[in-house]
Amino acid sequence: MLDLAILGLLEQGDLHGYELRKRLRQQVGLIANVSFGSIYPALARLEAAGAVESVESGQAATTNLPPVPPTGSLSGERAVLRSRRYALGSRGRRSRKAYRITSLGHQLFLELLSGNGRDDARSFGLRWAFARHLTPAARLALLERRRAQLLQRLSEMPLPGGDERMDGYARSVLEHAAAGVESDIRWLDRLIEAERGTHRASPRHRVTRRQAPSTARSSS
Amino acid sequence: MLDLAILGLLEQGDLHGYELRKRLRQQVGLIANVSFGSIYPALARLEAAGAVESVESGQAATTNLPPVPPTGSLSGERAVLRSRRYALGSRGRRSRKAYRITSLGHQLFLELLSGNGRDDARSFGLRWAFARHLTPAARLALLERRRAQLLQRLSEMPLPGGDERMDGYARSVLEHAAAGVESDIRWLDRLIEAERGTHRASPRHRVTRRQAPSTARSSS
DNA sequence: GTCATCATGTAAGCCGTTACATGATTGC
DNA sequence: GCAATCATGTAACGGCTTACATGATGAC
Repeated sequence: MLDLAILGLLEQGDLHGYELRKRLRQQVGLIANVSFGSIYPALARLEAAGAVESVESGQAATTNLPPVPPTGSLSGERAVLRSRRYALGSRGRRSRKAYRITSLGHQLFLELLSGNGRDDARSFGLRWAFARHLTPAARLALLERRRAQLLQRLSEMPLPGGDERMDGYARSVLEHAAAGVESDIRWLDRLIEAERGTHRASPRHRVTRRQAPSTARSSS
Repeated sequence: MLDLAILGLLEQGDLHGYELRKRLRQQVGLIANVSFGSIYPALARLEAAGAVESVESGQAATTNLPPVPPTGSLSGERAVLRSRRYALGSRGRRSRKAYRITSLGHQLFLELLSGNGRDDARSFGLRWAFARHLTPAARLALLERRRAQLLQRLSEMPLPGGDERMDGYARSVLEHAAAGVESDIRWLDRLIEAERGTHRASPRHRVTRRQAPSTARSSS
């Protein structure tokens, strides 16, 4: 899941770990608060797998610099070298390794995006956030897969009235949970409709409309 | 979190692991699908900690049975012993260890219920499902603590319009997530109102009235 | 000169999962 | 006799967190 998010962000430009985390909270609400303890190992793993490669951050113009002339002052020379190291991009501040996605990484990204990973709310949300990278057909498939799962889940949820041992508190939790799932399904329905709308511009002999009206189970 | 759920269910009667799992899915929707690989170790841990003790399931009337008379048929005797073992509760079927909550366990339960554990949606939902074990004041505190957290979270969520790099897909995820949090807050508000309502009915020096109303929320 | 921010990383632990191993009971 | 259900457990792994270690830069 983190991998998907990282690759997705790297799709829009090279980033180093620290910045990556900021983007994660600014752009991908679902994943906010991932810790560095997750990000850096993830980047290392992705690099080892060949999905990303580390690049010199900044503009990387380490080349063509005159050698430091010996001045007799050791500390002076050290200062020059140091300022140089920071001034040009080669490695700003403290190392600061930026990563670039490779074509293999792009491939992996697309797999994670439409493949069969976990599917909880976060995974779906994350995928949908990057949905622009999918074909219209894949987008619809994603939405409908998710919808089917939620419908399934809803049908498996215990009914608030089903068990005598439950009191009002336990029931209210179940009701609210069910209401949440129903709300998610309605959201998906709106997204599906919207997708079909932009799709229909190029019609399809308007077939496959496989599914039902809206809510299937009108609460209790 | 699992510990809380287990102790909560054991509060209403002794159970063995297998049955515990069924109850978990029937009564506690949030925790549905916990695997045995979690439940049994959890029970063992709780037993080691003295929070639960294993009891003979069934009515445990192993006593006062006449010794098996020697019939000369070994297999016959074995059959008698076996049927005995199954017939009376001592250990039905295959071992089947039932667990009973201890007073120490009860104490632990109350701590987990109002103490500072994790607080995500599941933890809160679980706690609220067992809210009848709390005093009215503790219930209100729980609700208000949760409300404050959600409000905080809402304020920290990225605005869908905040970042130029986001497209419609990313935005729709953020919007839906925010709407979900808002919906949760409204739910809490209704619960708070309901709690205050029943509170006010019995003024407040006749205190300890720990018991629940019935539904605490009239569906949506 | 010290504090906030930027920046990278490691180690330990939590809380769960899946997969595996075992075996009895009931019903067809 | 065979499958489904009841029942208990272990082992390995997954994915994330917290806490720790380290260090540079800029601002006050």
